[in-house]
Amino acid sequence: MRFSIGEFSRITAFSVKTLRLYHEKGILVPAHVDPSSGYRFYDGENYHRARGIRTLREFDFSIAKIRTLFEECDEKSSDVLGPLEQKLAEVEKTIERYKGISRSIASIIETEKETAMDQPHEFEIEEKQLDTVLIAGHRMTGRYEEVGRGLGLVCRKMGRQMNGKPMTLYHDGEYKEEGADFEPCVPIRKGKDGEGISVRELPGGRCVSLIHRGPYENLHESYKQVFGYINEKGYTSKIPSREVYLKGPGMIFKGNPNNYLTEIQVLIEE
Amino acid sequence: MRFSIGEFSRITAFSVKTLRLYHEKGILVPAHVDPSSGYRFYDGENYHRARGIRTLREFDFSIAKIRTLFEECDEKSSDVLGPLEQKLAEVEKTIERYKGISRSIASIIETEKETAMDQPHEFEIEEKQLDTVLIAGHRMTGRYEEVGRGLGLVCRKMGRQMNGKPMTLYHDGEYKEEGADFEPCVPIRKGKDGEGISVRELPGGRCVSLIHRGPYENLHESYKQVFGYINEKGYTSKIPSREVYLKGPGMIFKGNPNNYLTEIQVLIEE
DNA sequence: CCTTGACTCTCCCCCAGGGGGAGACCCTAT
DNA sequence: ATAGGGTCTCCCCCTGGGGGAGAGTCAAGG
Repeated sequence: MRFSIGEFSRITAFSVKTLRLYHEKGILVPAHVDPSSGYRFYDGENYHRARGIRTLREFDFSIAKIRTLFEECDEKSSDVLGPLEQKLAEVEKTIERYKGISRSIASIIETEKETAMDQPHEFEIEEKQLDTVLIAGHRMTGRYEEVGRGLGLVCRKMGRQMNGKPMTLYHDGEYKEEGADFEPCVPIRKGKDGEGISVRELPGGRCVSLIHRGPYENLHESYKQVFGYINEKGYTSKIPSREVYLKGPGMIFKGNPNNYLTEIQVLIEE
Repeated sequence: MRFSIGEFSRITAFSVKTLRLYHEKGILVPAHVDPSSGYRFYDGENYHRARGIRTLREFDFSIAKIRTLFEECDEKSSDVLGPLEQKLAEVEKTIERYKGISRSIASIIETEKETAMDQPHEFEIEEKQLDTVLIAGHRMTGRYEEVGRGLGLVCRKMGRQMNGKPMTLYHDGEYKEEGADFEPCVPIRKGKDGEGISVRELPGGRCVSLIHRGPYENLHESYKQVFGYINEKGYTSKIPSREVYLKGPGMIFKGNPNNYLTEIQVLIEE
């Protein structure tokens, strides 16, 4: 019943480094230390202590906590239940935290996959019918670069009520460097006005649509195509026009702007 | 759109220390660093990056991983799904691990509570009827100190089949320093022989019982009382006698030996 | 113009829970 | 006596920051 540190390491499955650390920290003191050589020697009692420490470490107790636990326990009547119950509560909280993380990651993966699915390489102008949808919007005046901020605002406010891709309504009939009148918004299941958010039904109708691939700076090229088509067909466009962000910078990563997908929708008189 | 590090800290809820660390690690490089003063200045793009980093940190991504993620993502077509799915799997594994820990702690608390419940301060000799129980035992010959080891062996082998307090059967009719014949065992629900373990029914019957409080070295005092009582009553004792460990050193902590509770049971002829 | 107070800079040390390795002893077998 | 394996202490490294010292910077007020 007298083991060198190497043997004891094989017995307990603690590394020699770890055993020395535990000695230094005072939670696993060798039964005997040779005064001249400094060699550590462990005995059966050390073995039991080591098993206890392994269990407690698996329970995520810190070394310091383990020491106080053993100190309390060696001396007076042991109240080991208290710390154990406390640790149990901690562990439950940790589980809940990780469950939340799991849900968040899963939802991001899901939305990310959705956008990654349908990516044809060529897009053409098409006419289609849009349904009326309930939206929450935040109307603002300024420069187009502000769109992202407004969109973030709306999305954060609506949270899990979101029910479709975010988009922007452009209430101007023209392009404006500054003082543009636009409205970042998002389809929702339900919601209320408040804090700059307007909730209402956005009427549908017949529209001309074109999906634009690439950075937002080049959107005007696609707009040109859309309005060219409308004029050619003799249609009359309605205001507001819409940009639907099928695939944009995403929540975490900017992604490659060349892969951004934005659908331009312009409703026409019927 | 130009923030000093203090302002940016308030905006992003990262400490100044953390922001400097993220700069050094290359995951959040200020838009501008004054060359003469070394002051850091952040812009709107930095803000979005910071939000992404916060999300990823909440997902438990390491800083190094975050950097590679952003690097991959800034350059080529982003494969952010892969790492996210991998992280999701990690998180699920972590949840399972913590659930296991939770179960272990809960079971320890439960058994610990059971033993802590019924602790009268005075114990007296009593006669009672023992039922026949199925046990798994490991018969061995040697010194009494070996009991603990044998008990550990049996308990580990039977695991969740255990169905009562561990005990030892003493097959000798006398006290022996060495070469004692005893059998650490534990009641079980079911099980099979093997690896030195013998599974069988332990017959019950009328017995004389006394609960001993204190360290095992003093057990002989209680034995004296039990056999004195048996002789006084004119009973005839049967072999093996039993020691049931109601409260012993426990799985993790030794506890206070003065609180150990051991029930001595000696069956008598009827 | 100077001072003052608030900011910010770099640099160093600290934590947990070890890992890796250098250089020096120690122990036993041949 | 020597070789090889074990062991010792001491120091630096990792992650994700926190705390603080000492020096430099900035803007506002007197």
